[in-house]
Amino acid sequence: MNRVRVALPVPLHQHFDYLLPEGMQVQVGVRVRVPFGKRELIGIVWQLDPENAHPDKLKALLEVLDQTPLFGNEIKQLLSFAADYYHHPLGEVLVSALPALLREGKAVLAGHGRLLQLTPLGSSLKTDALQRAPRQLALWQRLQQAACREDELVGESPQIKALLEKDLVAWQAIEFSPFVPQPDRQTPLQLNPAQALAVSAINQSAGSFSRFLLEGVTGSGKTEVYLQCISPVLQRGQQVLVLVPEIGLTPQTLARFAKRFAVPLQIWHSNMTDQERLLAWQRSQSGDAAITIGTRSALFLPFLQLGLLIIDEEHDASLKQQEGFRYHARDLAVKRAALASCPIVLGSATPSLESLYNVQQGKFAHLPLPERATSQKVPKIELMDLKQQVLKHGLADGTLVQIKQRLQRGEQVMLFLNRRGFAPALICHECGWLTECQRCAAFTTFHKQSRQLVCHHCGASRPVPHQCGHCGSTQLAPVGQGTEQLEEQLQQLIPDFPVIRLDRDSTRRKGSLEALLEEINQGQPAIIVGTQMLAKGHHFPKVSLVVIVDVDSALYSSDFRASEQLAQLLTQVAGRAGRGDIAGTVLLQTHYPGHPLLQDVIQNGYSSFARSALLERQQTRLPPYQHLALFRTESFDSNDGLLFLTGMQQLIATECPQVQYLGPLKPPLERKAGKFRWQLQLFCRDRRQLHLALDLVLSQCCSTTLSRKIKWQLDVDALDLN
DNA sequence: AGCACGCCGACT
DNA sequence: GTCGGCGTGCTC
Repeated sequence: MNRVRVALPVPLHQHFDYLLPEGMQVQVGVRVRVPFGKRELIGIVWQLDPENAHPDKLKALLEVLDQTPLFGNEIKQLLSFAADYYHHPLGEVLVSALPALLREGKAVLAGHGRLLQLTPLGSSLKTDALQRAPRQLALWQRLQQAACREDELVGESPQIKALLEKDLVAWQAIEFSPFVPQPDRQTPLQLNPAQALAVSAINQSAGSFSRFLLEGVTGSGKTEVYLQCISPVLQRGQQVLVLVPEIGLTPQTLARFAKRFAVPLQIWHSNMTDQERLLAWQRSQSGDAAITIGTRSALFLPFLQLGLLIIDEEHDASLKQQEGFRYHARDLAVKRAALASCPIVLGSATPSLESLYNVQQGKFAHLPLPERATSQKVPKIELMDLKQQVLKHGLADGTLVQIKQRLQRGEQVMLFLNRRGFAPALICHECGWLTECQRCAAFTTFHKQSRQLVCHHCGASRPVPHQCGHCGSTQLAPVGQGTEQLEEQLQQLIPDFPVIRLDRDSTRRKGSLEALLEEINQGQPAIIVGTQMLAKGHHFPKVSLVVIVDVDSALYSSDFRASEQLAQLLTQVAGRAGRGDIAGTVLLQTHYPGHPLLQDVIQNGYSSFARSALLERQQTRLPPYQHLALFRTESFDSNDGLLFLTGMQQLIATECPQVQYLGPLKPPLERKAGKFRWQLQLFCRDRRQLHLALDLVLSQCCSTTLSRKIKWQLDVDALDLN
């Protein structure tokens, strides 16, 4: 063997081969330092003795950085598959999968962690020392009980540093090793028949690849099913990965799992430091971390022995990466489970149409949990017909009456409005001119508090002008309504109760989200106004009325997934309204109370809606009935993008008769941050045909000179057509 | 993506 | 006379 193929962190759709110098030993999966043009890079050995090695003279490897591979065949195959499927350069896929410190060449201390313990000086310290540093004192007291593993000290680095400097504590290296199974801390809850059926179905398939869709409304006891499926996996000494959509959900999920199981747990998300990520990566690899709860990129952790994969809230769009390597963690997770020969459970109260389709196709076993496990009342969804009503700040009289009623009964009320800021634009009262973003084809949102006009697409902001940019009039007035305005107006209409606003603006400062949630959970009657943020994961037991202020914009959206997302939102918030003994109500304000979608969800529930929505997707030939890939371009000269995509379109038209295309088209936002955008939509019933077409198009687009003037990207299984 | 080379405009 | 703008080419 004298040649090796190396995956390099460059955005190129190519392989790179190198000569292996005499006496140098490599295996697939080890890191190597290589010369690349005029620079040096760190790559991963991907293949030994490639058959079709590059014919020209090869350069030689400079250095081998690892004794043992960073990951085994399972991860290697997963990454190869992902690079092929998403038509993304392998080197960049690799970048998503490796902690930054490893990419930069930092040594992996094979299976080593660190233990923090008191030094002799630290042990003999008097209790009244450190009085002026309460957090250091607390850590010192903790270490007096027992030495602490590094992973148990997340977030305490300032205190650790201070104690290290005083020579009171010291690190000691310890070996990470596969966790030792422990009896569960709590006895499992009694299951209802549907839960019991689900648990036994999943547990029976242990050790082999099998797919389940666990469909259970909020309160149906989904988590207890997870826990009882996890328990036997841990008893066998295998690891469990739980993917959750948002960072915000990881700590609370972790707490629930830690109560039940006495084995090492860890979390994984994008807000961790490089050090923390390296540690988590090593704990996965060594088999130390029994349960990992993480966001989408946790999927690439190199577990020693994965025994079960759970995707919670599998319908959630944040499982799909929206830039660069645009993978869908749910779909890749299925591949990973196949490679690991273990069961995978997708859980949701409102499954995606894709997953329901997979159930229809027989690929997934359906495990419905129809009942509420607790005695809690089923919430009502009611319609508020807005037609011919006098609206007060976008709210019908009937809505206001209900809000006041609930407040007077000492309950909380929540209003959803998916538009932050005060108003979507300012209008000139004299000539009709609207405030626009300079760099985007969009209006700028008026933020009253900060007195700024902000573009929600590019982030640019500028002070509110005093005069109309067209006629010079000073008569500028807000048009439309955002959360900031709704908050202000509700406070005027209902001055006796506090209004709490929860959106990206009110939670920008670190800790402010926690503070607002804390205020809400005090349970005093209050009005909560917020965006989509409110719908995700947080539980508000005192909220008995949820008002969706503007349903209509989702009913008549150009986005083909808008109705699915609306139905999911309604069902999710209905599940969260009125926990405990208070009966919950969801109130939908609409001009179209007879709309079939609304009627279907309200009368027959989400499953019924999903059935008709799938039928509609079939008739309109949209996913999941057709596979979709989207080519997007951005360029300073609009013509460049158009020309580029026209070339692609012609290639498809002549070479790939089975692939249907639409475009080049202007996306809904045709100019963003000064760049003009175009898209080409590709559809095909047969996924293999579509992927052949993408291979062809891709080989073409790398060779055209236009491709460097413009920015282009390919989005396989795009979630939206924006 | 980086990093070179290369060819034209305003500066110490 | 050079410093530096970004067009174009290449990376095993």
